[in-house]
Amino acid sequence: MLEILIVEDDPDVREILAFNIDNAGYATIAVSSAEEGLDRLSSKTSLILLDVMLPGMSGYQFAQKIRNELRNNTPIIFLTAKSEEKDLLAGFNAGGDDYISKPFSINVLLARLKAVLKRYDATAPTQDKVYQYNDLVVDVVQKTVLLHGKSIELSRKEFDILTLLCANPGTYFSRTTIIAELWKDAPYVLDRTVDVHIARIRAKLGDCRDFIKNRIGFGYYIEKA
Amino acid sequence: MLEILIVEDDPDVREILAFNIDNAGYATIAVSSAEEGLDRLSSKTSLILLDVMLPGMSGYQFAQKIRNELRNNTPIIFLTAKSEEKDLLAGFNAGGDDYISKPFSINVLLARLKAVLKRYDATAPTQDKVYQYNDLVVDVVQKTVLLHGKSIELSRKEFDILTLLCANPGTYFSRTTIIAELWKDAPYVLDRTVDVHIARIRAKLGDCRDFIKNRIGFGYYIEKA
DNA sequence: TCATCATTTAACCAATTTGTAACATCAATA
DNA sequence: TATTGATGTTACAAATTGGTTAAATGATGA
Repeated sequence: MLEILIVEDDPDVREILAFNIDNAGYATIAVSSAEEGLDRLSSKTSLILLDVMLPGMSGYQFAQKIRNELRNNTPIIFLTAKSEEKDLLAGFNAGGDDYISKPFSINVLLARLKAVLKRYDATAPTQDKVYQYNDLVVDVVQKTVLLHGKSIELSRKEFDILTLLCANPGTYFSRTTIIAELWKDAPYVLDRTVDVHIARIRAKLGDCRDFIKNRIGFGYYIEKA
Repeated sequence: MLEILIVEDDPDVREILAFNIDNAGYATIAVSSAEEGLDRLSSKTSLILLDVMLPGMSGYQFAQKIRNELRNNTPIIFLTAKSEEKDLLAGFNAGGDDYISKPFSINVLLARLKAVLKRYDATAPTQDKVYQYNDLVVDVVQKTVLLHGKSIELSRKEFDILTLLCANPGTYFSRTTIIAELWKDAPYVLDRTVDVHIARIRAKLGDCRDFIKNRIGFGYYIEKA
């Protein structure tokens, strides 16, 4: 059964959504904040219904986070109260996303939901979000790294680098490429900075340090499954 | 050569962009309005640099139009003056798009441009570039060479030379040409350096050493399929 | 503010790759 | 076949790359 994650702070709206979507034959997880949404996001999530106006982390920030950091491609339907945002959002349908302005009828929402799921299913090859190597498990969605069943703590940059490599197994990443992808605001740091981060990740990976490989002259990479 | 379409109404900014991007080795088409941009958009356009604040049709509307109506997937880098819009835009990177806030340094822009083009190229319908000769397989994308099913390790230069020859079977490559193509940063090495690399590649190719042929006075080449 | 952690730079070493030179071989042809 | 220039091979030197550690810088939160 397809699982829909609902992120909406208004309890009334949230309940109506959950009830109706549930009724339509989907599994639902309804949360009230983006932070909670990140927690409940999993590889089973088929679609996210996302309110753009949320306390704390906004819906946009949430979307940014899962697209950029988690490299998660789960389609999103934005719920927006402002009709002016229509233009803005509509420009980005490419990724399979959609928007819908409040107030909306449940039937319209369900129709839209069905359409997005269909489109997504047809196009996107579901990419794995969990990577394994020996007794190492990298869960890009949950943002956890388990070594021999025990969680290990990576810093932000460390996690970003590991995620980038994991999301593209078998692809070589030169230091320059890694910097261009991950240091968007400051792409002028020295190449060697990457090495140091890699070294620290490897140290934390312990006996699984070979998870991150390097081919001299080509770059860092992770073996294809 | 990759063609970049620049849509920016400020003539100063437009000229600076065009000049620098041109200098960086791209072909540029610079226009001052979205309408004009639509006119100049072609199948040759590799990337669009798009100001979001435009007179007439806004950058967003432009993006919407080419995504939805024209079903055009050319990656877009949005130029935005408002840093608040950063979050908003960043949520939609899925399609290969990116954003950059003014003011920005040209170097940052160029780095980002390069990254987007690369990412886009990587996601594009990967027609595997694989060359075969007897029991030898050269995979230009994965950067691997299989001899009798077993992987052999080529160094970077070795692989680059082999790829150059593979990509143009039947064409003779003089030492000078090979150096001009592959030693972009240091095109002053001796001709004979190429010979040594060829010798080393051949040694690794074992009984398939004849894959790389030489016609005396013409250069190295690989037989046409 | 200080203390702490993350990030970046710098410096050193080892391993590998790359470039050069010298010598050996081959192919064309006088 | 002898000569000559182009190509193939080998050994060594130079340059580059990658791994590591320590110190400097920057960010964050009590």
